[in-house]
Amino acid sequence: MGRSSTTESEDGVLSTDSPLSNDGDNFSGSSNGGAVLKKGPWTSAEDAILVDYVKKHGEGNWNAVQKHSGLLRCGKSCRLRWANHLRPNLKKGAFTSEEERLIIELHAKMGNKWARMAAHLPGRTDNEIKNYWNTRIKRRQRAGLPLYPPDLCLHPLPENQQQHSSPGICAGDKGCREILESTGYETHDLMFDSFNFLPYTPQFPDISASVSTSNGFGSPQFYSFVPQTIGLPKHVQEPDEHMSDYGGGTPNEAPPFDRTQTASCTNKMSESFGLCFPYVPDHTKKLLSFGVSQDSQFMSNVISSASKHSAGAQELELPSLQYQETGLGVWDPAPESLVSFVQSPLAGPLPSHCPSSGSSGLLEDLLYEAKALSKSENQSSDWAASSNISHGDKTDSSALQTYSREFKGYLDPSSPSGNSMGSIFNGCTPTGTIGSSLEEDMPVPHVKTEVYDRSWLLDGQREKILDHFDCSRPDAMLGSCWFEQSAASHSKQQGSGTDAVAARTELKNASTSSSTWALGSCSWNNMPAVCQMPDFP
DNA sequence: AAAGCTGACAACCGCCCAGAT
DNA sequence: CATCTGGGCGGTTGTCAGCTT
Repeated sequence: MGRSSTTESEDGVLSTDSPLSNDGDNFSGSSNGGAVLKKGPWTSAEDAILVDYVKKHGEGNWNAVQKHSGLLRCGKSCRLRWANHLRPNLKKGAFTSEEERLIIELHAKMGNKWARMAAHLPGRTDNEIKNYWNTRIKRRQRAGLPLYPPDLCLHPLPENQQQHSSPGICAGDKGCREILESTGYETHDLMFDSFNFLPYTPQFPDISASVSTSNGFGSPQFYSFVPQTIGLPKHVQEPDEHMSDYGGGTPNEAPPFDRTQTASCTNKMSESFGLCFPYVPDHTKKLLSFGVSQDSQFMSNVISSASKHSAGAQELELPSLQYQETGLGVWDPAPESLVSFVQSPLAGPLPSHCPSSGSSGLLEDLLYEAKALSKSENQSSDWAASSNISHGDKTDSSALQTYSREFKGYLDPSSPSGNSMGSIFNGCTPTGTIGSSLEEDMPVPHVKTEVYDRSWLLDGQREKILDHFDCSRPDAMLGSCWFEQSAASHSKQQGSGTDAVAARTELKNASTSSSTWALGSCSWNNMPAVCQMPDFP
């Protein structure tokens, strides 16, 4: 952008220094009815021919271009050339700041739907946006910045992109806003808010699948958790299809997923999150070292449950502050506290505070993240208060209640979804063989899930669930650890907080304001090996 | 100052999918 | 149902500019 391409001498369209005589350079293409179709850069002469053709015949029927104009280009090449370079009203040059922000917002909502994003950016092409985005990803990855700005506001999209009518929490009512503010869960709510109107469904099921079958939750790729859309095959991106399939389909049949694709998707997704980690291509090894055999009940539960229901999928979402909405409408490239939080798991070597035999990098990362969260909460003035949720005058209680109902459904073992969720939970209980490495055992996405789920809960529901929190369970320890991060870490630091029960009590008391509540609640459900962690740093 | 290196950008190709016929 | 066509997207490649040596 902002750079004139010399790859195509005709970039300026119809410059006179690129005669058709250049055509001979690129006749490496396929033949079409005896004529060899040219590939490679377009010349200005070719452009002129194409422009002339379109003027006469209009767009479409691109395969006829060659016949009618003698242009030795395939129809698709003509279409792309026209769409990306020759059609009028194309906006050339660098993206404006407004466009950049819009792209970020759109990507947060749509994922890699470049064409649809382009529809929101007049004069811009999908390819241009894609290139911009990919460049941005690389740049941000290098800079160690989160992919999405913390102040990103996921406004509901107009038109048919709102597949669900539920308004976003951005426009929520005051009551829920207060709850959310009190719980500090703005970002997660934002995530779900976006999900609610997203034209696609975050690919939780397949993420789960891919995680379970290819990378392992603890593989470095997952340190950054996963974004919702990147690189996933279309068949797993379509929300309706899968929501219905998983929710109303044959309950015992895990939907198919393309493991080869999801494997690559996993990496892409990880990469796309703007967090740096080494690429570990050996997915299979990760998978098999998950801690249980690949065909174990646990694994099948994880896979099938996560694949069947968005609830499972939600587990895979990022407990992200990257969706923070400040309401200022400005993407601060480096809000220090936020950046530190988002990147904390990756920012550097993580001290191993957890003596659990099964504990390794990922757990520590998670703990570190929770710790960082606690820190960040102190450092940042008040994300919740400045968040998307709170900056609006009102929060949509109906939407929140919907979430809550849905979540209750997931928790209800008698409900289909509850059963699914239960299977996930059960599958993650410490009954399974604990793997040798938590990095590989830890279903990170599960943590995410409940972060979001938690955000759905109203106070009463939260308490109810909290009451189910069995501190006698070894994994409850972890939960309390999570709690502790924001609610009782201080006591720990003061040398009085090693007692898990005490910590839990303290955490429970503080849970209404603890932003790590969800982490705690999810922990006992989803962190089998983690549960063995006797103490918390 | 020149050569080499690296990042950013532009553009194309191939695969895949959905809709139309 | 098969084929065709247009379209979407990921991946790759080529080029340039800036920086380093």
